[in-house]
Amino acid sequence: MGKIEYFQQIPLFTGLKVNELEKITGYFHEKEYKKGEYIFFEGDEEPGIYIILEGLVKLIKETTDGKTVIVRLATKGDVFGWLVLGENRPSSTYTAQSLTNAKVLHISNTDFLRLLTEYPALAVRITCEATKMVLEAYERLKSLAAEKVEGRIASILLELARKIGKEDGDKIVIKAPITRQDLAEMTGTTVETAIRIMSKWKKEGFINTERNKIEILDMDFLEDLIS
Amino acid sequence: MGKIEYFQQIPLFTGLKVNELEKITGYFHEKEYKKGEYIFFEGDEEPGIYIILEGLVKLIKETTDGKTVIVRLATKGDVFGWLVLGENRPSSTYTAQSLTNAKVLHISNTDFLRLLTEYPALAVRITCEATKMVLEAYERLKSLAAEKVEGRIASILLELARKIGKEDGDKIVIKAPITRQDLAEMTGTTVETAIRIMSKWKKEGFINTERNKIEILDMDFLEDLIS
DNA sequence: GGGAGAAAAAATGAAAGAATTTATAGTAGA
DNA sequence: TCTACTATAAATTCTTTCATTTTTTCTCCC
Repeated sequence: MGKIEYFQQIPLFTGLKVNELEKITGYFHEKEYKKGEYIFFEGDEEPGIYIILEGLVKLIKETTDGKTVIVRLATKGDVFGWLVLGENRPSSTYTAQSLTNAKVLHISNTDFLRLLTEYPALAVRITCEATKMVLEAYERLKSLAAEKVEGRIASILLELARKIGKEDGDKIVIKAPITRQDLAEMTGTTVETAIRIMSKWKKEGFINTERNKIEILDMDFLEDLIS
Repeated sequence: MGKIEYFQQIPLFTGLKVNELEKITGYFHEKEYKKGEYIFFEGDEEPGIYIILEGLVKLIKETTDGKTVIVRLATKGDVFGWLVLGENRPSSTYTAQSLTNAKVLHISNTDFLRLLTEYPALAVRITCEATKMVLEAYERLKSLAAEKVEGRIASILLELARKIGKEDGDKIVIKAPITRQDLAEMTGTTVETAIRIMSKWKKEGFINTERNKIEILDMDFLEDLIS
């Protein structure tokens, strides 16, 4: 597949003209990361901007006492990295770690800023992406603030289903190496609690779990758990 | 003060040239809201975009079982409203309610989209604003996920201090009608718990509270509470 | 302008409930 | 085999829930 066709499939670049895309592509560099590898760290200066072509990346923040919080799970087509442009906030406020082997496009902050002013359509698109991130974060805030652990885990499972789930008959298959630890770090609880809830639901037949896979057998059950 | 000078003070418009500003101002309309008044509701279609000139606005989400969560507190210079442009997400995902009497600038979605493509500098600025919202939301996510109630309330007090606090000798004065209920809705706890913690801290001399005012007497104490 | 009554906000205690902590053990990939 | 992940249980801690009281603010009326 040509580079242009490749780029056209990325949400951030929809609406851009082919001749614009041709000029833009040169600024991006493809990079690959192994499962578990870190892409950049909280505090890194100017990590640049990343677009996921393939794979799953978790964006995490750590507290001073060593707790880890996953603030976002970025998947194919998603944008992450340092987006505060023209601000004196020089360093990343989160760490990016690949959850699977991953392929990404990378661009430096300065190059991206240059593109932004040159291609207004791109600026509109990135605004749109940023807004989606805000609304998604607000949804998570609501879940964390208003729901008990079961509701929060149900929320996250449904979010995962929406983002990376594949329908297979009656069930939705989430094929990704997401551990109970990850679920706990997304929902603000402990591994033990995440394990207890997941295994209870498995026993009760609402979900099924295997290595690197979570199947949702009863969506309605999960939806009803959310207040 | 002329309209142009007025606009130049708004963060969203910094970096725009005077002749650009002159053209832009016409698209914005000034509106005023009384304390407690709703600006728009979750589900409203195309509420447009608002910039706060004066006052404090809370952005809230409600759960199906009636709980309210304050996802953001917007203050002077902040932008809020429907920002997903060119997307098929036609309605607001949160409610905006003024916490004080407020003065805002308003622009319709379509007008704003027009401005964006016409003035790339504005697009860069709005991207920047959106990113700040994301990072702020992630900070809150971390707090909600990793900290106990005391730490969460401490976090919010420090956030308020940073946003709207005024130094007065050793203390920081937060002059705003923020109730314990509001604090609870920002930190995902109950009024009773918020009241208990605030009055305990008051007794212990770390904070002082009066009608429409919270004073932080010991920043270090609050900072130490945050993990 | 002041006072009465209503409404809203703050305060507090006891009991119940939810989730964490701590501990221990089994399982499956690498 | 070793490490990371999953599993389960009991005790403890934190927070909520429910019930009641006090304090403050608002508003209407004289």
